[in-house]
Amino acid sequence: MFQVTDLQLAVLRELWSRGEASVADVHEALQDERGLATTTVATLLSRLEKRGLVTHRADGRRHVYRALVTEQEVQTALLDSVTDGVFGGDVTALVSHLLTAREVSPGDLAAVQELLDRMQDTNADTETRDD
Amino acid sequence: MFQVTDLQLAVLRELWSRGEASVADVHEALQDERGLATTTVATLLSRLEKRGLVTHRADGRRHVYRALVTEQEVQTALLDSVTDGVFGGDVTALVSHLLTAREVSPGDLAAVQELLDRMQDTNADTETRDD
DNA sequence: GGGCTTCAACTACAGCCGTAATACTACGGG
DNA sequence: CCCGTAGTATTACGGCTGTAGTTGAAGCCC
Repeated sequence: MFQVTDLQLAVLRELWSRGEASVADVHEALQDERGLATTTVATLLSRLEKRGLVTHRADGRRHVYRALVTEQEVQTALLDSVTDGVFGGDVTALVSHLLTAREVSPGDLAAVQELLDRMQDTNADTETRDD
Repeated sequence: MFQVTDLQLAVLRELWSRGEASVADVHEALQDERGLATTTVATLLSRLEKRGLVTHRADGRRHVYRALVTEQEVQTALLDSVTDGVFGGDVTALVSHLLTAREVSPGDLAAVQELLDRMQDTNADTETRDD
């Protein structure tokens, strides 16, 4: 449902970062990396709208688009699909793969550690006073 | 390149777990969850072969397929695409999302913690005697 | 008001995917 | 030697995607 392709994602990112954007806005933003025609961008937005992922309001003759799905929702959808699809739902395996296959800076490690500390605290809390 | 769909993944998983498998094998394995025709499975395997993801040897008249990509490679490809595509390459953000959005058992947390410990040890090593 | 400009809507087309029917072929049994 | 059977190869088709041209309409400049 929230499964989106690379290109669709690029468009959505633009909407997320701007809040609202006209076809021309998105076109210009993607110009460098993609070099698409304006009509192509318009087509993409239309299709995303048909799928219910974005919507638009009219500003004079211009269409100003806005995402209907949040970045979090798409993150969750894609991440879940990878977790379940190729890691058999094993979160640990995924993290392990992630931390070993990519070069992870010590800073990253520290950040994850800190995150983990916070979660363990929360967990301990709920377990101590389990009401 | 290693971007694969859900269904293709199901087929690959079968090959990974069996090492080798005939069309009939894969067909039967997927029968329950998918209920595909045998020819459909054959088509899928042919297409995967055209893409270079699998290959086959002839066993009499039977084709016995074997994956040419490892599970790790596909894991890496999909995970990277999610990491870069929707988390801006931020590993920490991804892990954070993963650990908060999904229900993670204390066991999982512990496992990740342990993994992290090992990595930090390794890191400390290389940093201490940096030759 | 008529032409130029700017938008969006419609149309197009190739490629891949899911799905499968049909066609072809080799092999084993009688 | 012929037939059924088991298996592959070929063909089909609708849907989605990437990509964009063409058409149509609204507005602006003289």
